[in-house]
Amino acid sequence: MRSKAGPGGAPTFTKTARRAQILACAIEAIAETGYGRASLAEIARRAGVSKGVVSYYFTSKDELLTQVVLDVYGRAGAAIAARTDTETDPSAVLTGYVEANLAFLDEHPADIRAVTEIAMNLRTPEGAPRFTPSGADPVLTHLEGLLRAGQEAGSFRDFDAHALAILVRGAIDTASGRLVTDPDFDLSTYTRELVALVGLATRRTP
Amino acid sequence: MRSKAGPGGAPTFTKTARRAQILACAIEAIAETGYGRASLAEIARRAGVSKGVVSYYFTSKDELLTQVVLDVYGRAGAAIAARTDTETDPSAVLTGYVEANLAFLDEHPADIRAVTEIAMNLRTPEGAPRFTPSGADPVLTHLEGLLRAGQEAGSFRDFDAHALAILVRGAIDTASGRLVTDPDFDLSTYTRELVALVGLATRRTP
Amino acid sequence: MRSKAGPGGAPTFTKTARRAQILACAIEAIAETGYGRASLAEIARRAGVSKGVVSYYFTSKDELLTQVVLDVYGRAGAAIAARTDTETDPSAVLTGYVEANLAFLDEHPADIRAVTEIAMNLRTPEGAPRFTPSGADPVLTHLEGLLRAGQEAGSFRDFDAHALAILVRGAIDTASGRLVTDPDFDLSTYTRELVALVGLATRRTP
Amino acid sequence: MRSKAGPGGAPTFTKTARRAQILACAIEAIAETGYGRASLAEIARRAGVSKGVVSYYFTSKDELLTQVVLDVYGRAGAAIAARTDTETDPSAVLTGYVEANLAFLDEHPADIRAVTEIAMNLRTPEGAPRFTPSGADPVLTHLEGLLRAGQEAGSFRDFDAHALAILVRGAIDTASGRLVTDPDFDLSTYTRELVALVGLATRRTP
DNA sequence: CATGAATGAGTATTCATTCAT
DNA sequence: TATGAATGAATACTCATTCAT
Repeated sequence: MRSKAGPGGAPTFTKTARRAQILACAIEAIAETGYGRASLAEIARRAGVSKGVVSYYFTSKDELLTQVVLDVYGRAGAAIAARTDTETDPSAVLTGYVEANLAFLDEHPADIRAVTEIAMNLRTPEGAPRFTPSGADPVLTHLEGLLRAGQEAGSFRDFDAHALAILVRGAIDTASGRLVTDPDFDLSTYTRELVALVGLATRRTP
Repeated sequence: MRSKAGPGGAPTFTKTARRAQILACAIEAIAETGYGRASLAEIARRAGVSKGVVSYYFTSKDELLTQVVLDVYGRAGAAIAARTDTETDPSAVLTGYVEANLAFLDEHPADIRAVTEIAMNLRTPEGAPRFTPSGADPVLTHLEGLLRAGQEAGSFRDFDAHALAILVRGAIDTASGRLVTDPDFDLSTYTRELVALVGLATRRTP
Repeated sequence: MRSKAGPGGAPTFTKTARRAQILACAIEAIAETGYGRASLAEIARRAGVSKGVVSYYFTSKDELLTQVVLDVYGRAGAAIAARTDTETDPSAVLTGYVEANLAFLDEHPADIRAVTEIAMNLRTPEGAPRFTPSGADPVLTHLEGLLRAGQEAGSFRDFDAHALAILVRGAIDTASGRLVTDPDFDLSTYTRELVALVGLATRRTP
Repeated sequence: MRSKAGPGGAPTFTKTARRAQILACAIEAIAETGYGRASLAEIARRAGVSKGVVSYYFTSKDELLTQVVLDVYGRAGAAIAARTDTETDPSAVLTGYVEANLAFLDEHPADIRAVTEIAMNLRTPEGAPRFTPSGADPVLTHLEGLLRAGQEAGSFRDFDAHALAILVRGAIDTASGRLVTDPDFDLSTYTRELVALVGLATRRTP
């Protein structure tokens, strides 16, 4: 018997499905009730299983929440890559990046909400934030790279890539909150304005 | 009839000072340890008083956190108004608004962090968010008003004021997180880029 | 949907036994230490379990205490019914009622004490008493019905049934307190006197 | 300075008045909100003074509640004595006793309610009840004495005086609860029935 | 694999009491 | 005398985690 270590060995289909189901319910719980109220009991209830099952598939709540973040990041990254990989022109890549990001928010608002809450609240046992949007933040670094690539290709004007990357990420991230709470928020208009603005910001002035 | 608990009647100097001290410690605790770990015990510990004192000055944790938000909003609004009230030209008002906002972030990053966390986490007993950045969000409405005023004065081009207001707010709000966690973040550069971008976004194309 | 906390679904034997055990310990604690000192910690201590167990089987202290009242009322009512259902003559029914009541007090003094304390102290969150011996008090209404039935059958004289019911209940209820605290109190003598008095009070004067 | 010992020396008029006022407010608070909610803060609030004042005039809450009981007992005893001292015939004394008791309940329901709650809840630091209606209960002993006096004078029949005293006290005490909570309760009818019953219970059968 | 009973640390809150002013 | 600020213990309740079945 090897029950001590939880689901080890090669991941079976059932195992993977259970994990995915629990991750989905955790996202739903956090998005709907907030970080503080998303207890393991609440997550288990939404999954229709007992608390023990959650503990069985994830060694701790910390690990569960970490997996939520990695899961969402992975799916978001894939969706964005699928959109930008087909483009070569720096401007088109950038437009694709913004559009793919906002489209992902539109299609997965709960995922974004959950990740945001986890990033703000999850801490190490010592109290330090586990997910810090630091200088090494891969999401930001990626966008910054796109901007620099455009500059190096001579397509973009001279601006501070780090600052503009932060600015654009902020404009993207804020949209997720709006989508959930602001009934007057129109994502297509917002996307159009942001794309236009990014165009103005990067375009070489004639 | 006197108030049941806590300091009633005319606020004395001591009373006001204690409340301010506790508010400051609550902000510090939330900014440093996150919403979930900012217990009344932690706040009291930072203030160097017993838990009872916090309960004595604030009838509940809910009230304490609400006061934190009102306090920070009040101070931020005053700082921004002091900067924008001296300007008349729409472009100058807008630039002043952005600069005053970012300056406030620079000078009070913990306040912003605390307010953001409270807004995301504080709930009514029924589970609904207490501070929702809804369509009626006064902060956003104010900025939207500045943009519309510039359009009506003929100084700004034709854009979606609601969308641009959200975009600029997002660009401002994201800076607070960066300030705390990103060592490479240079606020003056960021301010310059954001001001430039807002200029490009609102300027009538020649 | 499963219940959020505590044992849901079909009550198993273990589950029922634990609940019964905790109810018994709650009764014991209230009867011995009084309502004010009967904390969940004290009840758990007497049950030999941790505080969490009590919260696991009863969603709140309010529910636990309510169950205590319903439990005791149920058992007392059953005991009394078992004694009175075999009688048909109004006088014999009434005598049986009094005797069964006092016998229950004799056998379960702690239950009565606990119920009395809960009835006097348990309040709704708004401050109103949860168990009020109002005009609609089923215990009293039952006795009043027995008295009226005897009058309508022509066995009893003309008296105020409501007033006499209250009087007899008062005489019964006071005995429980005496049983616990008065070493000179002899229940069999008391029963004899009360039965005699009820006889005198209801008998048609010749 | 002798502030350590509270109000010592000869009781001035002011002191006596303050104590009486606080006692009255304590009674009011307990009667209206119940024992558990009658905090010193609540009592002080009703008296329009600060908590410190209550602590100044009564060394502890325990002492305050004890004084409430003694105060009410004293006033009730005086009212009953005033009524029974004018009678000499045992039957008339007994009738006067019952009537004076019920009249006091009618005129001072809050006092009775408060005393009842205190008697049930107030404990010594060791957990033992402070006011126990024991065999030596002076109130009961007094009534028992009246009954025995009637028997020794040959006016009353042969009954168990202790048991009947308990029974009558129970019938009296239950009326206070009814007065407060039962809108259908008619005290004059109840008094008539109880007096009649006591007559039947003590009368020598012809 | 799955359950759910049990634990124990942690939460906000209330309150009698003390004490400097 | 009187105030009210401060304390610290006690309360009910929540929840991540463990474990026998």
